[in-house]
Amino acid sequence: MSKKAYHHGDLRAALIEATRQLVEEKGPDSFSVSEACRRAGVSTAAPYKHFKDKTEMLVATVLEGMDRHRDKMLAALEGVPEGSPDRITAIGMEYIAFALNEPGIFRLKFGGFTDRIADPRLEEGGQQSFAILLAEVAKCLGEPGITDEVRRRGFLLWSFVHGLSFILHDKGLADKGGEFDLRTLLEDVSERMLR
Amino acid sequence: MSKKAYHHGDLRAALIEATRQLVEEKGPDSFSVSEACRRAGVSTAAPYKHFKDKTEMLVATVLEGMDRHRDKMLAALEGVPEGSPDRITAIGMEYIAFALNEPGIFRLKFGGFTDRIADPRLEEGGQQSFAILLAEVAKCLGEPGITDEVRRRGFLLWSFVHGLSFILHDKGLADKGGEFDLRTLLEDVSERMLR
DNA sequence: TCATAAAGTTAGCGTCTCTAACATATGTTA
DNA sequence: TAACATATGTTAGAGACGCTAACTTTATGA
Repeated sequence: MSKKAYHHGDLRAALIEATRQLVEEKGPDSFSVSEACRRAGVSTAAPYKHFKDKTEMLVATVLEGMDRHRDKMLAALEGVPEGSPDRITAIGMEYIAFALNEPGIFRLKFGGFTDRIADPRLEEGGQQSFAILLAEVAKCLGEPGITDEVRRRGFLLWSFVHGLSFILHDKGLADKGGEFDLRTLLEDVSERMLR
Repeated sequence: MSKKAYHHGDLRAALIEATRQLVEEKGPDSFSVSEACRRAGVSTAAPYKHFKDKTEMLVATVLEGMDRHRDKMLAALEGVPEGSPDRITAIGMEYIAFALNEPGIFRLKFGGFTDRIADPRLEEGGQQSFAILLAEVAKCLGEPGITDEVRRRGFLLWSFVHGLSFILHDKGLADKGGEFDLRTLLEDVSERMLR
């Protein structure tokens, strides 16, 4: 790494990181490519050697976040006994933790920004996370595999945790949610849904 | 109304309607004030006599949508017997119907666009809708009023329906949800949550 | 009636996305 | 190693957008 190289080294990764930071700081809607360039120390035309357009830059950033998200959910399962409903709760807690810790990325992914993109990699990532949940639901229900009933229950659980994540973002509603203990809520719902 | 009046008549309402249409057509993120002006047939400076800035224009449009939303939820309750859990289902169905019929407005409200606005009218509108649900939950549970337990159950139900609405937006996931009958899902969840 | 306020207009600044044309580094191959 | 091709940067600029300032036209009411 020379002190002032013409070439950056790994501008693509640097831009993704700058994008991630800015999306958290300013919010997904007021993110600008120019500002990411300033932060990465390159001209405003540089990104277009790595990304087709602004949207593709955001998608790449979301994908990177989803990878981290999935890894964390898997890590949260370690040490929790197989077949225990606690594993469902652990996944839910991690899901919500990500939504609260990285609200910008979360909204970028699910808030409708990348709606009309239909990037297959985005959907694939979501399916992978959903599959982790379904596997646990199957074990808890004692089902042999991913049956219709497993998908149904998983879908219900996911809807709940997903909605809860969104609601907890909103300040005024976070107050409402703040009345309750998160883990207790999740355990309650898991128990009701898996019964 | 003269054929070519210098003054519009009710530009504010016309801009809100144009905004509503464009948000549905192009999505909340690619909405532009300029285009709304073109559609309303005025210059691009005209809106600033009625709205402080672009955000206030979007907030006004969201507020108008929330009013319609609340009216529809109340209308959905008519004819359904008091104290019946069907009333909970009816509210949920209407909530989801609005989310699916007006996805642009729904995402504008809940997707994080108006996040840092903290307009008290926005929060008030949300509270009013939530209160409708809570009243029904109280009756179903046979509770005397809005007790802690009522708020807790209502919060769970709302989280679920809210998350379901978001998930049903996503094409790839709508397929997943499409496996199931919506009303049956809602009845199932209501029953589990109110038990 | 006529001053004033309300509600339009045009002109223009600064910012943003993205493209075109050019410059510089890297790597492959004769 | 020389030379060419490719990858990755740059500057310049077009066109859209948000918003403001200054001006014009209509409506209001003392």
